[in-house]
Order: sequence, then C-alpha cells, then structure tokens
Amino acid sequence: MQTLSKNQQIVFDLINKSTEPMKAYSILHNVQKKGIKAPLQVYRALDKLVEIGKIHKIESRNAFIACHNSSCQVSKATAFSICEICEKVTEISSASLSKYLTNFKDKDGMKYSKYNLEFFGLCKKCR
Amino acid sequence: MQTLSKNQQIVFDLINKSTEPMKAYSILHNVQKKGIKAPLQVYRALDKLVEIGKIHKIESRNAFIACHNSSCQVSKATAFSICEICEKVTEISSASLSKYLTNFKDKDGMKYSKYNLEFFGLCKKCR
DNA sequence: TACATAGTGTTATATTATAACAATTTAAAT
DNA sequence: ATTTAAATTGTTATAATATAACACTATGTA
Repeated sequence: MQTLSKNQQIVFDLINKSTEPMKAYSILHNVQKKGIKAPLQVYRALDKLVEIGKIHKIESRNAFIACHNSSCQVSKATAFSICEICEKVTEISSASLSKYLTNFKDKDGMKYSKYNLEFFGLCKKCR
Repeated sequence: MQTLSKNQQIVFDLINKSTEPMKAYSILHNVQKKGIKAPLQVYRALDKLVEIGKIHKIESRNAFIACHNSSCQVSKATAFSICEICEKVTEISSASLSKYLTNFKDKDGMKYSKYNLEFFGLCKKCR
C-alpha cells in the first residue's frame, strides 16, 4: 500500500467520497480551495492513481471512479455497468467474469495482459 | 442495408480503407478535398455511422474503425484487441465470447443490452 | 553528500467534441 | 404534383478534454 503524494491524496479523497464518476475539470473546480490550480495538476494525479489502481477511468464517459474491488488486479482487469439514463456506474466484481476474460484467447491463441469492459443498460431505478 | 448520405459515405469510405483506427481530425484533414470543411460535419457522420453499426469507436483511443464483423449486432456488442506498442486494433469475433457477455448477468441478475470490451497486450509483431 | 526519481507549479497550447442557427435535401403521405 | 416531416448539410463560434515544455522542489537511497 503505497503512500500518496499531497495532490494525489486530495484528488483521491474527492473521487473516493463521490457517489458518481467525476470528470477532470469537475475535480479541478472542487479542489481549487485546496490549492490545486491547474488542469495538469489534476491530470497528473489522475494518471498516477489509475496506474496504481486506486481509481479507474470510465473510458466511454471520460470520468473517474474509485476502485471498490479489493481483488482488482491493479486496474488490469476492469468491468463496469453503466446506466444509460441516470449514468450510474458500478464496478462489477464477478470472479467468473474476470476468470473468463483473463483466460480468453483469440483466434491466434493470443492472451491479453489487460482489459476493460463496459456494459450498458438501465439500472433498477430507471427501468 | 441503409444507403448513406454524401458525407456519411465520404467518411465511411475513408475509414473503411484505412488499416488503422482513425481520429476525427485526421479524418477531417483527409476529406477536406472532398468538400467537408468543418469538424461538425465529420462528427455528425461519425455519430450516424456508429449508430447504424458501420463503424465502431475505440473508446480508449478516441478513434474509429470500420466494422468487419458481419455478425456484429449493430454495435451493441463489440470487442477489440489493442496492441499497446504499435496501436494495431483488431475487432474480435468470437461466438463464445459474445455469447458469454450477451448472457452475462450481474449479482442482481441484471442483464445488459450492450457492451464494449477492449483487450490490451502486445500483438504478434511487437512481442 | 551526492545522485536519481518522483512530484509540483506554471503558462501556453493541442486535441476532442458540441451548441446554435439557417438552409437544403430526401422520403413518404396525401 | 404538393405538402409535410425528418434527416442532412453548412457555418461560426465555443466548450470540454488533455498534453507540451520548462523550472523548481521534495524524497528516498547509495
């Protein structure tokens, strides 16, 4: 468990307490009172947090959420469900899914070191 | 099989003959000689082409490739492999993979109407 | 101490994408 | 054929997302 730098901690705390994915400039607005003034400071913290698996990027939304999956392989194997109405995003932690995808081989027998999966649909509330 | 409008056809032809994913502004530069002058003209064509499943967006790369998977469910179920060195992207057409993911239910028994999966690794050439 | 590595602060700029409005084309339905 | 609705186009401006480049500071470690 690596210790975070000042900016990394500030950005992580904000994302971690958010109930929804946060976008970079929304993060910026929220941390300006903590002394982080420029986009690059946010992006650098985000890059590092993604790298060490504390947060994940939801690629289809350009937004970031904290990792709540303790067994997550340092952001090498991620899966999310996304509600197309309310935009609620949930990290999926299914052992069988991650096993299936981690072991998946393509036609040429090639295995991959990393994957990201995004499911779309309507959440319970929105159906 | 829907007929494409003029701009849609121009954009599709370009992407379709490209051997690699194309980014929106690269597309724009390439079609300016055909009379498409503004980003929005490109983005509108891209939106439509994605909607009808003729192309897919590689979300992690903000780039677009033609669909070469005849059985692809109109862009409702997409899977790609991405080489992290040469950035070669290939659409995966595996019946067992699409079956597994299409039928995947989360903890609450919820099924999803759509998914996008991106695998990362090194392609044959780059290993 | 010296050195390497990681992190910070700052300005400027690149890249990706959409808003808003007016006009035109297309397809279908009278 | 004429009307009508839907889709597409053209255009300018601007929003949103992300990185380059440079100087400096902090941290860990040999």
